[in-house]
Amino acid sequence: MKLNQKDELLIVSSLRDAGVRVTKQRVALLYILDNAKDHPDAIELYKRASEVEPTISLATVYRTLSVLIEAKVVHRHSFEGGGARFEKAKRLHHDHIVDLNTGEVIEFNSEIIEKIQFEIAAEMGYELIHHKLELYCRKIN
Amino acid sequence: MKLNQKDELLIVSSLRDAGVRVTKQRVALLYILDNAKDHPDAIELYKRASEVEPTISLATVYRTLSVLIEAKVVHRHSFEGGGARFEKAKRLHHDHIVDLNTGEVIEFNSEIIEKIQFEIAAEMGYELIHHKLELYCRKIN
DNA sequence: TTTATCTTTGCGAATGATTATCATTTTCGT
DNA sequence: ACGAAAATGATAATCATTCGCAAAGATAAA
Repeated sequence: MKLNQKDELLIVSSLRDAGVRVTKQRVALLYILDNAKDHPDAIELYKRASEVEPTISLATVYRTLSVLIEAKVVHRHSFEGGGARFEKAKRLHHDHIVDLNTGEVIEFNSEIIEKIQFEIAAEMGYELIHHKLELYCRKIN
Repeated sequence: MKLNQKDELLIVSSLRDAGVRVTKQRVALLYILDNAKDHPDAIELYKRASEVEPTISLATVYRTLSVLIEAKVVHRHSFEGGGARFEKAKRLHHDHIVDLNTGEVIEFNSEIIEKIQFEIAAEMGYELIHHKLELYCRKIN
């Protein structure tokens, strides 16, 4: 597998914007994250990134994830019953429904809940920095 | 440290109600959980329970926690930046504010948010089984 | 209460995820 | 292209959690 020049340029400037050095391993990993439609764990990301850039190691996957999380480019999740899973941050915030039967993760967002959260935090004397809302559900029917 | 007979009876019947066998290790651990005002991790629970019942081992702490979580008597949390933390389930559900400076965890609950969550899940074709809402905040002032 | 069965326990080893070490290679401003 | 600083792969180390097993304990029936 190989990524085209247009994708590469986009990823490189994302890294630059995030204020981190550009390496081929980081490009590969961020490319994989950017194109993932699911919420993979570190090993899965390692496998997928290895297809693009075989020189990447698992240690670098973890290190790069930390760097990108620090730069707010990536989010880490700890859904129930498994290890950490990752996704590229998107323009607008969203929360997650976790299907208890399949493990599938679906995104949603609610302006109203976001607003109430701010109010609750303020009432209790806190400034809300970020939050996590996870709905554990089963499909109806 | 030693627990009085009244406390002991209460804990024992909680365990019976939960449908699990009663052992002195389980009594000690549930007693500690019941009296904890914070959200301790497994090691901390092990330390505290050891004061009441020195024969308890860390393996049994983990095993008992699993049993009690299965029985819905205890909840497990994975707040950002640390291992699992535990608390005894209370009558009414609540969510958590995590103080990003101190790590302190404060409880709150919002009827409105709970209601909207149900609606969102339903809209997307899901039945809401349970949920987690974590607000990561900094104190104002 | 004695027995018989099934469960739980402590210990220590095993596992799985993540992080640290370190010598080497790479990035990037000059 | 040069050099300082940062990133990398390989592997060892760490940390939380689980497993395997022989011994001890809990429960229900007699």
